[in-house]
Amino acid sequence: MAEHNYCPVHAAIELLQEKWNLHIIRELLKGSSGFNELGRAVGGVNSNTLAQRLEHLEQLGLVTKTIISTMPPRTSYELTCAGFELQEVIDAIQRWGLKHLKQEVQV
Amino acid sequence: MAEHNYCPVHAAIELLQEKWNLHIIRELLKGSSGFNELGRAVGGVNSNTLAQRLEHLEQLGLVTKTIISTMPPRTSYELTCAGFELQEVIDAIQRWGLKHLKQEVQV
DNA sequence: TTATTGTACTTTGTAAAATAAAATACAATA
DNA sequence: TATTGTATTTTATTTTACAAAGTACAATAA
Repeated sequence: MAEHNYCPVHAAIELLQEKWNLHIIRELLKGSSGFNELGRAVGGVNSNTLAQRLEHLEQLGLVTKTIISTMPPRTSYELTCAGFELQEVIDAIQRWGLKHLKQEVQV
Repeated sequence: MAEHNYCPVHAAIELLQEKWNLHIIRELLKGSSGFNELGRAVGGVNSNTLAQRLEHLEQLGLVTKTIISTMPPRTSYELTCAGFELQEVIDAIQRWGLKHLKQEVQV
């Protein structure tokens, strides 16, 4: 079922389980950001990986990239409407995390 | 902030972004399952990976493993209360996916 | 004036993670 | 009696993520 027919829920999970995507989205929900700034906010992402994830999120229509100036380089990444609507997913994760991952059990 | 102080939301994201976890949880929300059965339901997971993820989910208290018989081997995996409460996260993902990933844009 | 810092990436080589395929040791079923 | 199914584990290979350094300049600090 999952592989044969196309399933939007399956596709959404595929997207959200891609490493760093949820962290990136969570940060961008707080406001637009430059590349390095975003990397620092997310914490621990590799430049290569971050660049690739942002490109993917952009082509899926969740993120918009705006080049403010070429030299010195300055870029802005921000969520699209579709991206912003992931706030509800993050909220659900937040509620669950606050309830079930308070201290002790380290992931 | 994310690395220095412990953050339950960050920890929850770490957990949910681990490859296959969301798929596994989504399947187990439909009911308990054996190892191979679960693997087939999830679709495409490797045995090694599935075993490792289940062990991780178990030690985090999201999944319970019950050995029904050693030989022939028969095991049952099911969600704990904490695990079942991820239904809300899956629901949020489902709503978002149905709205924003209808056809066309393949992940 | 000059040195330093910061920006957005890309390149290159390495380490970690996921994968496929096969093996195990038996019972139940055909 | 041969086949199928169970829950994993082993081994070797592929894919993914990583760290470190490099680029080409402007704005800022010394």
